[in-house]
Amino acid sequence: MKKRLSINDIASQLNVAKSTVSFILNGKAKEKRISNELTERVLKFIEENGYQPNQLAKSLSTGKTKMICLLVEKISDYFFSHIAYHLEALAYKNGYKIIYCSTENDPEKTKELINLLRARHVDGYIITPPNGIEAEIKALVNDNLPVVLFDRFLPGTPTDYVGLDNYNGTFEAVEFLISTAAKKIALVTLDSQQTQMLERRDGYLAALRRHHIDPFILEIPFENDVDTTVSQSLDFIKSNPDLQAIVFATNYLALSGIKAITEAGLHIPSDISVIAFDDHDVFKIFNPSISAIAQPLDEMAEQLFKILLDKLENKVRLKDLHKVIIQPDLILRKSTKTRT
Amino acid sequence: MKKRLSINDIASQLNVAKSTVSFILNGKAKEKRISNELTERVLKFIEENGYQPNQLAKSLSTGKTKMICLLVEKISDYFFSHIAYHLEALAYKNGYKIIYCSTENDPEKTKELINLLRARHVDGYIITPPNGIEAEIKALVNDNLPVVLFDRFLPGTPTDYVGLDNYNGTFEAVEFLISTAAKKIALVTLDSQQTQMLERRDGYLAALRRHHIDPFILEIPFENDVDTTVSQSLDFIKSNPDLQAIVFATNYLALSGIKAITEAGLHIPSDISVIAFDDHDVFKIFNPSISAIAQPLDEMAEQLFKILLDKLENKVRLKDLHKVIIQPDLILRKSTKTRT
DNA sequence: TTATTATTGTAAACAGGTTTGCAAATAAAT
DNA sequence: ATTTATTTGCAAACCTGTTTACAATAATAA
Repeated sequence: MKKRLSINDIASQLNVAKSTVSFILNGKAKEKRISNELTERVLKFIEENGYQPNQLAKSLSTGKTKMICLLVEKISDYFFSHIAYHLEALAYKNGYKIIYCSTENDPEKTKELINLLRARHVDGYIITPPNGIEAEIKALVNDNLPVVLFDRFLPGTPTDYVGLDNYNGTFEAVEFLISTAAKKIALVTLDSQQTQMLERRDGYLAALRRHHIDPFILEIPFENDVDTTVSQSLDFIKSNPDLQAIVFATNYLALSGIKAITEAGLHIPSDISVIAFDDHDVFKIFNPSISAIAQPLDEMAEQLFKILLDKLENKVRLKDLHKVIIQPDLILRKSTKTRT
Repeated sequence: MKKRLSINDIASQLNVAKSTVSFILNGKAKEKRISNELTERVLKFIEENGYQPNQLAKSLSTGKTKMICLLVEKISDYFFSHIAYHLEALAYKNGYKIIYCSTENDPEKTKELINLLRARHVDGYIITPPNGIEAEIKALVNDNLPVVLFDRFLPGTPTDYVGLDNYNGTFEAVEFLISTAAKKIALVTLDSQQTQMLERRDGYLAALRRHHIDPFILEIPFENDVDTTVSQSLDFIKSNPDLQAIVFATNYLALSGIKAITEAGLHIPSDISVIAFDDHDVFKIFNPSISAIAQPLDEMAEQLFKILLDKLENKVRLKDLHKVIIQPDLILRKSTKTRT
């Protein structure tokens, strides 16, 4: 209950100016030509009495909070929570703390969150942007605040960006399926206009086009609950009984889709092959195990953090934009099988 | 790039004292008997010029940061990321932001994190404590900082607490299995001394004892990777060929265990029944779907937040400790079946 | 007219750090 | 002995709010 020691307390107890204490604490004793003797005395006192500077005061005067925010669609999603995990490890090593917020993909909520975070003077922003917040992102960039978008970007709004080569992900997955002699290959995706979803669709279409195969696309509404998604997937499967393979554009679509496939009485992979975009722990466990287009989560987090940190520490000019496109890993498991 | 408006700017531009502006902004105009005319003038100016108070300065002077920290074992875990999601929704509604940190169950790291968070003056703490940080928790409580533990507690360290009735969870699961005529029922758990794990074990043991049935327990080392867990589970299953049911003490143990069961060539539920502690999205999707002892995530988050908020807003005395024990839901799916 | 009371708003201290510019004391140079 | 240079450290301003204690003016009462 006793108050924490402040720099003023130290100064007055040692009969020294607080500026002197501040210099010593920040390793500027030499530079400011404080005698070794005094430096020792102050350090010893601090050691004995356990001083920890008040970060708030520090932040107020330096303008740096050593906090970054992580604004994702939904923190409980597999992908985002794992990115969050890796980011935090990096932040920890570098003295940063992370505030997370879920945008729910709602531009209005996201705008408000950005404003609240600005009021708190977070040092940097890592964001999976919903469409419709272009102006706010531009404002951040304009005010020289480091912003890295990831997973998807905002066309026409240049920023730092880390993302997967989504196009290549579905392209190669489909190429693989075709190589297993599949001819009728569907894509189950979201009715989303976000870039990552469009890229995944484009990769799928391009691979089919290359082989003169017709596409079959099911678009699931973004707001669906699981049961609705399952039943829509089931309808789709039933009305396309000759489907030989399905590529799912997200891992949760795959989970619902697999349930639908099972309910349709079909067997994976003998009746139908399955590849999911975005790996998931349980894909290994499933019987049969599920092939996936994996996003290297740790690499993404590392790139994200590096880009941000370089700007936070002025190793790089704010105006220089960095875009990192990461190649996916096509992980083939038992849900895809050469058909004869 | 232009600096944000500060209360000083407003005051000088309107030729008014900053204290006056502060009173008006905080709705104390009446109380401080500022004339309606001046109040209007200031509010109009702010409306037009878009002022947002600097939270850092506010925090420094009020001592309140409107930040709470969420210290969990690992933010990417299904259980924790979902709790995080629900907590954030509540925090958002109440003007709080959440900093998350993963303890990795390492007491030393946790101690350091607590110190860092104290330096940042977070208003409240929500923690899943590793054993070994009793002193730090006591120090927090002693310094009148609101702390709510959850998922597990520290015996001998009284605090607010929200947890599941773990004992009852496994007890009822085992009772159910016995009612399906299972006689040889194993528990696969972690080699952990944390309270939630001990309670789950105790519930299992008590139910068996009540029916004079012998226990079979497999303890998986906490640090195991997935493959090792699968292979240890497989060994266990093979060396107990007459097992009729397994209760898994966590959902990840269940996932590995199910893989092991499959690899052993056994069929769920005809050969062996399965119940997992802690539900998981994919349990519905699995074929067969997996029965689970579900923790009501939203209810836990709500209780956690309520207890914390009541203290943050002084609706309740800091010294009065609140313990909430939530009843689990035994969700029976296809992985458990009456045997004949 | 003088004293009292309302009315309205302000100055200054405070929270706890950082940083700039200068002062005092001592040593060296002339 | 006086000037100059060097060493060492401090006072004060600043960051941006909140809050306490009081001041100035106008209105009312005696």
